[in-house]
Amino acid sequence: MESFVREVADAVAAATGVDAAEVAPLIQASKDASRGDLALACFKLAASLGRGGKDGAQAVAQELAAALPGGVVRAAEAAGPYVNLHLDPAEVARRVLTEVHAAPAYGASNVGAGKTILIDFSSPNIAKPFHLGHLRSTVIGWSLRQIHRLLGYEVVGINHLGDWGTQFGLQIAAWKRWEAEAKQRIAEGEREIEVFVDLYQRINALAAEDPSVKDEGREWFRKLEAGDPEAHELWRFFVAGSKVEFDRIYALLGITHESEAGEAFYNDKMPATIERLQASGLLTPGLTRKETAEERVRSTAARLEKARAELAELRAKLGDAAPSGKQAKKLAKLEQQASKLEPELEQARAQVPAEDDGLRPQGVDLSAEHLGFLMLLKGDGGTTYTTRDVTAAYYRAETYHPHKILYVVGETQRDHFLPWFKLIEKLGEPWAKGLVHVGFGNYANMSTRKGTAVFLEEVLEHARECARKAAEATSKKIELSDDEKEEIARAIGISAVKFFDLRAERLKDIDLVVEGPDGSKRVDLDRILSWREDPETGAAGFGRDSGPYLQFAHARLAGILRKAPQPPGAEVDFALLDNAETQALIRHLASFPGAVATAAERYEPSVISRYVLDLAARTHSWLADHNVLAPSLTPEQEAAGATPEQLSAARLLVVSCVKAVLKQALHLLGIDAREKM
RNA sequence: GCGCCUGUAGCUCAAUUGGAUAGAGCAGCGGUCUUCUAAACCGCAGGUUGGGAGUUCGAUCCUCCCCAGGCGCACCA
Repeated sequence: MESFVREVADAVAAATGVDAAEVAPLIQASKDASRGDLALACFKLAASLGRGGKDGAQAVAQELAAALPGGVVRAAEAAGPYVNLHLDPAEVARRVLTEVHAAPAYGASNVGAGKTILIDFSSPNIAKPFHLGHLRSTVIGWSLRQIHRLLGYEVVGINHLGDWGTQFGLQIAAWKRWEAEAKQRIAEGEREIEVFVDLYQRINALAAEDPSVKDEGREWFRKLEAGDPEAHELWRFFVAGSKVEFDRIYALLGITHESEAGEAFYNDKMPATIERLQASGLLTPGLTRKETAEERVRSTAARLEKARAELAELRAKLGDAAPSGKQAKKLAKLEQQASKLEPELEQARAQVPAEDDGLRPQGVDLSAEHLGFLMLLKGDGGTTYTTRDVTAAYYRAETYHPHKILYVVGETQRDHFLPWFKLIEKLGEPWAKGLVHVGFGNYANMSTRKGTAVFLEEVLEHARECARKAAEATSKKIELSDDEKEEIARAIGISAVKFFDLRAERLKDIDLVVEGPDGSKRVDLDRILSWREDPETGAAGFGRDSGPYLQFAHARLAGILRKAPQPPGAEVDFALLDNAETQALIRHLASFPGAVATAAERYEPSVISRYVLDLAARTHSWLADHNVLAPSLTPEQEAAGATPEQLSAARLLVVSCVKAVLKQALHLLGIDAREKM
């Protein structure tokens, strides 16, 4: 639509003298077809002309309605302070379809030419299972990668693997402790990562009871950092075993990274960061361990005190009277708060060390910015993961000179990123403004301990199973071999899972845990798939709001193109495409580049999700009453001397263009469009 | 206590970041396969946009105060 908007903006500029660039944002696609194709709101325009108020706007609208027709604008009418513009359908069809048909990659632009964008995404932890939270980062990050590539950016996807840290000390200790058993399990064919995770969970349980186990872990990590050969070899073993697992998953999902520089990659680059920080003069000493623990006791006590005081006040106010519904709720809440804080306070007290070791961490005081104290060096001089992220950022800035660095990490980490972004700014680095935390909502109520965590494998298997069922439940008119069916079930299942993660705005939390009638809780995997199944009738299928729905639209169009007597051509009679539904479909194609640009601006793949859902819905609807290969002419078309062959050729071009855009949009979401299903 | 995120139909989400009458899907009810894939289409019903004030021609969107849910708050990453 942009070229039409530009054309209208130029016409308005010519008529009023206001700059076209100022006019363009005031023009928008009409929500309702009865109000034309484009609408121009005249409030701001009138204000720019010194004719403020509603009256001025209405007058300007009147004048423009008279002045604008011409070119692609067939008619214009004033509707209060708006001007509604009707475009010439044949001309719209000609321009849009010709452009889509000719474009090697529709929606592409050169806004990113010469700019590099780094996207830190997926980034799972070594020796930990790949769960749904990692999938979100993976899928969102990948989509952002695809979107920016289309816009001409050089994109470097980085897998910032969690392959370093004190937890590896414990991991090694666990391995040493149960080495014989672990080796045997692996020899018997159990996946290495499963053994790692099991050992890690076991040693953590042990450490909770026996503090000396933690010391054992610390000692191993110290050795690892010191370059001890045995520790190093075991670490490499864990990393390699985990990578095998991750690579398998990435292959399944069709995802790759340009760089796999994990945390360990920055080990030898840390001293330079420390030097830089110390030279900056920003570092100040923080609280000792003892002071910190005492501070926590104080604040917990204060919170408890406050809850109790409120409780007492409310009770006194009530006296013997029964509380109202609202008051009862408040009472319950306060009681719950107090009962939660009591053990917290006790725990906090128990953790205050007897003696003050006097060791003070170093960090940057950002309390003026409401960002607290940003610790960069521990009391013992060790580094924190913030120091590591800062180091990585410097390395990336110096290596790639990026326009931006996107961190696709859960929203819960916001309080980690913002402070150190601020630090980079305070260090005077010009690239600080290119640091962006692309957060996303949590999978709520999921925990490994409670048994409600979900691993990717289960989800994908369930998705494939549903895809098989759905295929059986339909009346197929297409012949598929068993191999094809199996391969399609796998692909459709994956597309369903990916699309679920991209469908809603990033920041929304996802809660898959549902409560049964008996109060028990379980994870509802069907929610991910928009899957519904009627136990009585046996009817089953994916919802209209799902990956398979999109795939099906594409497959239907592919089927028509396969059966067409000849490939679609660009030379057709565009006047035959003037009915309202076809025009709406074509205009939707025209809005694709705008959707891509918005998605990039907002780092929001869901903009594309919504676009493609809308396109698929229009496609299915259009196919229901627009026969492509054997169409019937309207009386008007017949009277104008058109032939069914001409109409078929014109519609075939529509089919071809819609299919191309569907495919492109799905590609941006990391979904591979199928030709058959 | 401090900071951040979220709140729109019974449920899951939109609303072109301040524009006209707030739209979809699911669930519910009723229709449509002798024509290109029915994993589809068409229709009906469903709303005090959490509450209140403010800013202005106009607020789901911006500001302030409440309410509810979630997350974080010092040497784990």
